[in-house]
Amino acid sequence: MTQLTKKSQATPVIEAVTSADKTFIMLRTDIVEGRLLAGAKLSETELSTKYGVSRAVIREAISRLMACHLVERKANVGARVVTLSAEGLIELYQVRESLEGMAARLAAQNMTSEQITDLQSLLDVHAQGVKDSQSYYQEAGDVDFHYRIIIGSHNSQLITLLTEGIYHLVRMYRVQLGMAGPRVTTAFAEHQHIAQAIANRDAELAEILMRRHITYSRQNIEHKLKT
Amino acid sequence: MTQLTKKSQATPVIEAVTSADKTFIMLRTDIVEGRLLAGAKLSETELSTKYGVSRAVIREAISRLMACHLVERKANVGARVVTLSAEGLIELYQVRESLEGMAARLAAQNMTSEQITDLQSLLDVHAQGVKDSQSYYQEAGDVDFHYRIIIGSHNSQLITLLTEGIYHLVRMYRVQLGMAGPRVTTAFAEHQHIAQAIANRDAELAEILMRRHITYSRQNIEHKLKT
DNA sequence: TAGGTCTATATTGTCGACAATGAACTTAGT
DNA sequence: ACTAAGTTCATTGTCGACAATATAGACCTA
Repeated sequence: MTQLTKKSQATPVIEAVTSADKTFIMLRTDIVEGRLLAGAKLSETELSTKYGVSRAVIREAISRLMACHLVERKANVGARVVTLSAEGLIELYQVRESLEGMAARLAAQNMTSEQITDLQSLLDVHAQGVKDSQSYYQEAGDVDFHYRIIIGSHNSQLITLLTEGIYHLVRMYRVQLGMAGPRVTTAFAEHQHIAQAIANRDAELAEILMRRHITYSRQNIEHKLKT
Repeated sequence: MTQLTKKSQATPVIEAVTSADKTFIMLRTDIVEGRLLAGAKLSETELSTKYGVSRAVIREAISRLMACHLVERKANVGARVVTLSAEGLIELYQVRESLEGMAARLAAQNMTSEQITDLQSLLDVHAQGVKDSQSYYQEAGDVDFHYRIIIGSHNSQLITLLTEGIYHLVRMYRVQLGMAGPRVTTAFAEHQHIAQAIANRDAELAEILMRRHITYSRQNIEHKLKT
């Protein structure tokens, strides 16, 4: 399978062997995509009948959702989908700016030439999507682009932190606060500039451009939240 | 209770209401302080007899340890204390540099004058400890200093990420790889400079100094690892 | 003897039941 | 009528038992 034909993959496939794995992924998807709204109660008995598994499995899944900071639990009271706030989203984007800026810098240093080629061909595909104004694909493509740079950092601590912690939170916030994906028109051009900096192995520029890219997204969100 | 008499507190006190809470904290302490070494198997049945609780409680505790990235679990195989590598520690310090640099910058912007006063009086106490060369206190003091700046950032996402994720990992790495606390002689002076920058509300300088401070620590560790 | 298969055993994953805690409702008193 | 204490009920926390899986060893074969 050549790299060029490899399917674009925003969320990495993690094999779910146990039923707790499957339940966790189902619940996470429901939360991230907005079928379970902010503050929604996660009743263990209710979920156990809904998914046809025991409460132990549900508790296991909820534990992992807490690890991703997607739900919060109070002792002897229960678990609820984490409650959003405009403030929290801003704070999250501040953290993203720092971490993904670092990821871009490391990616410029550590990505293999193969990974860089892949990244550029991914952008070629996205160019089509932008032209046809397929906004959903643009959304997925945005996640995918950032995901590849994170992986390209080759820093496993950073990769873990972002892919299984922060990214699901960002997606949930975006859906729940009604952000319709990234700024469609300008974001793609910014992606291209970042990719170019990485291809040139210009670590400093890659970091600056990535930070700016995320700052723009944050400002866009702040603007929308005011209205 | 005045701020000046408030006890220096490196690890925040979290009330443990359930036995899973208590077991989690005990296990975490055992791991962080090196009583459970890297790669050690966490047998559920064994731990349940040792702590006198059911396996469900142990599993709950292990789940939370996984959330802190202190243990890893393979399905149908079991949980082990996370295995260290020099590489992993370097990567962790890279992430720290980015996040704590950000924390210092935000702290310079957002700390209350009361918090700043506290920080400075904390350093006064540490000055005594350094003079008496109480290296253990220096170790705890280092953690405490960084902890206060993290809290001072007033960014809850960042606070959560660092205090209940990365910091326990850092402490575990330090103990297991035989790092005897931070560089005792120079680290204290660096703390003072950072605190001064924060007191001056000089965000940019605070970030630079903090990043440099952590870089020094990392280089010190790299040096020790070579020998 | 090396390699592979099969079985035995120990460990984890899952389940249903019971105990303990928190929240809502009822009731008594002023 | 409003407050406060007591009671009831639903939900979570904990437990021991059973099912499913992986590892280790014995056994067989070439």
